[in-house]
Amino acid sequence: MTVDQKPGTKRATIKDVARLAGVSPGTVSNALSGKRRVDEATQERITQAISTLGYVPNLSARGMRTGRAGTIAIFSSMPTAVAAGSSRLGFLMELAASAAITALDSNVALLLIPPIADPGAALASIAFDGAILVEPEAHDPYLSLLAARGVPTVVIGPAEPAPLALTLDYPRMAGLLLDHLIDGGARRFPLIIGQSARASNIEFERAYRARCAGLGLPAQVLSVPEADGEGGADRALTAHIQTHGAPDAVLVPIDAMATGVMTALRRADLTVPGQVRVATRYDGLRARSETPPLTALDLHLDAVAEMATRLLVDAIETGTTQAARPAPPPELVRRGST
Amino acid sequence: MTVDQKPGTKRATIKDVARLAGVSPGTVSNALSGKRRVDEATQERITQAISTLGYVPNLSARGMRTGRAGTIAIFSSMPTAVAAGSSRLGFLMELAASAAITALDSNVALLLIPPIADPGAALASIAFDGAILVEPEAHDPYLSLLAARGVPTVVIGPAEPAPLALTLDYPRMAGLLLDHLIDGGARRFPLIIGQSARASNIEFERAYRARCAGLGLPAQVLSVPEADGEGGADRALTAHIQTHGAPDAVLVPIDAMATGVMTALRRADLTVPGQVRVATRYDGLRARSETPPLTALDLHLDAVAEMATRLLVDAIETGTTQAARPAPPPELVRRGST
DNA sequence: TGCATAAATTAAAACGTTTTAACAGCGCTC
DNA sequence: GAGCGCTGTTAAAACGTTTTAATTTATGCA
Repeated sequence: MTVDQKPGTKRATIKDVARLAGVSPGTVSNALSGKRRVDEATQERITQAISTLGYVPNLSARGMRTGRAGTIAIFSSMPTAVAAGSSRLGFLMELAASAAITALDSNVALLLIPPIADPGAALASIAFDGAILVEPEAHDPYLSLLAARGVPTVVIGPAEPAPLALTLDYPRMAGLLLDHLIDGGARRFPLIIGQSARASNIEFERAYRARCAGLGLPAQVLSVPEADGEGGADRALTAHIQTHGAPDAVLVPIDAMATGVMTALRRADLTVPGQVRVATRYDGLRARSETPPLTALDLHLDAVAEMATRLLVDAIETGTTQAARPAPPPELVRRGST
Repeated sequence: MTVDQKPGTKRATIKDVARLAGVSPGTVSNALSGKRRVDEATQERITQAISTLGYVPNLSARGMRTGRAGTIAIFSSMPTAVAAGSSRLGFLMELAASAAITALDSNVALLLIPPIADPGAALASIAFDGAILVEPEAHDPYLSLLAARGVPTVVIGPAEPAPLALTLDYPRMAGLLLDHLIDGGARRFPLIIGQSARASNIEFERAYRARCAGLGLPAQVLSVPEADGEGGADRALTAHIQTHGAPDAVLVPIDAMATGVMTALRRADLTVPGQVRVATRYDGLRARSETPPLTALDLHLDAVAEMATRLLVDAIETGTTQAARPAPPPELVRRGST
């Protein structure tokens, strides 16, 4: 019978269990971990003792011996502005939910680390055996912090900056959305993108320019500081409309910026999808709760997170230091906005 | 200069730092924690040594000494079925995002624990100093597991079963939705609810019955096993319509079940909100991406999670064992479904 | 019966911190 | 010049495990 912890009482230790079972602490440890055989009868007395004492192993002590914290951490380096309001961290959270389930499957717990002002300071007081880093920038501060700390890190995003990666196919993402807009008749459509050196920004711009050049269309790239988020995109598009006139579509990969785009279009009295068609990348809360809902991509984030987590756990256990796997291919989700 | 961890090399310990700085380990510890004064010059040499060695404290060791893991955990006991698909754990994740930010503010990291098959086994290998438990049932297995473990636990939900709680005002939630439906003319509207002994189920049913009795309306309560989720609600409402005819509204607090309700109504060729009006409780992805979007409640989950987290951190630090705070009052969010 | 081998157990060391109690040095006061 | 209090530092103990090497007990075989 496991019993409630009395407030004043000290927790039972492995020694208490050993004493009660008439056995040495080492044997209790073995019984617990199953690392070495222990006699049937002894095993029985030990489990008995454990439950009468309500013994819970001290995991810090175990961790100190084994060198494992038993946790992995998931990080996003995206500024909070991009993820504020109701969709708060949607992209990260969707990954996190799936990663947490997968991790628990391997007896590892997931630490959720939202973007913070001073990553260095916070990291110093958090224990974890490995990290998942979501869409880092080219010279991402987290990446070097994690390297300095010496924990294996799986990047979800571009293959390039990290030895362990679950690679997202940015050209394909961009291709799907470009095809869809152009097939639907778009000829004058700006790309609104974040200003940081994130692969998603860079690759979308590259794909967009290549496609425009190929078709002889004008390439109109509005790059907005990510920290300005929704409002930044709103202002950028409003200014664009004033100088270039109304576009026939807008490609705006970052969902927070898509919200800003919709605001700008409403203000300019342009109807969606009648006069302007709009497409974004992440099919999250924002895309779906716009009116009309926005065409976006199904990135299969649950599968992505599961794969990344398995990759990481494997790297931690086996000491693998190099590995990259491709994410499942994205698919277009057609909605009212196109 | 912090330096990358060389793969083969052992991590530097506090002793290495001490030796390099010409000082004892105890002094390094004091310099690090600021618990005792250390001389200006010594301090300087120590920080110097730390950065040349790239020293990162071993947090398991620290934890063993201090008895703190430096983490708190957030749990939901809701079966996964209720939270499957795209809205995967939406309610929990919204709380988690805000809790993670608040926790990090106090130098504590948040462990995300999704519902799992064998909580007991998983819990045994996870270290945390306190827990947040979301809407437990009356005799929730997690609650007893956590009590047995002896960690302070803040319940988000009813005040009753736990000494530490952030209390949600279920009668008020139910009242807002009932008022809204009835004011809009609803007279024959079933309540579709989960079958478990969760406060949200019990209190909604109580409020609904009281209101119906007060107005002389028929009380029609369809209780569906939570694990059946979407499909369960669909079948329940379909059966109800066959025996009782079409309702003029449906109150369905659990969002997954609301999706099932919409499916059932579409199959029965009943228009929303024309013939039937629909309201749910949690204003998440499901509510918003229905067509039409569903009227729901703004529960101010970010504030709720922040308050719960502060309460918990405080309880851990001060040893408080009893405290309850009321959540901010919910507000109605009118949408197309009513 | 004796001996080698296997199986189960144990005692003790080790993991890397923090904390306690003791100590040295120094300037003050009486 | 003895005693006192303060400041900064240290040596050593303690935290609760796991693991290593040694030891005991049981088993099989000649």
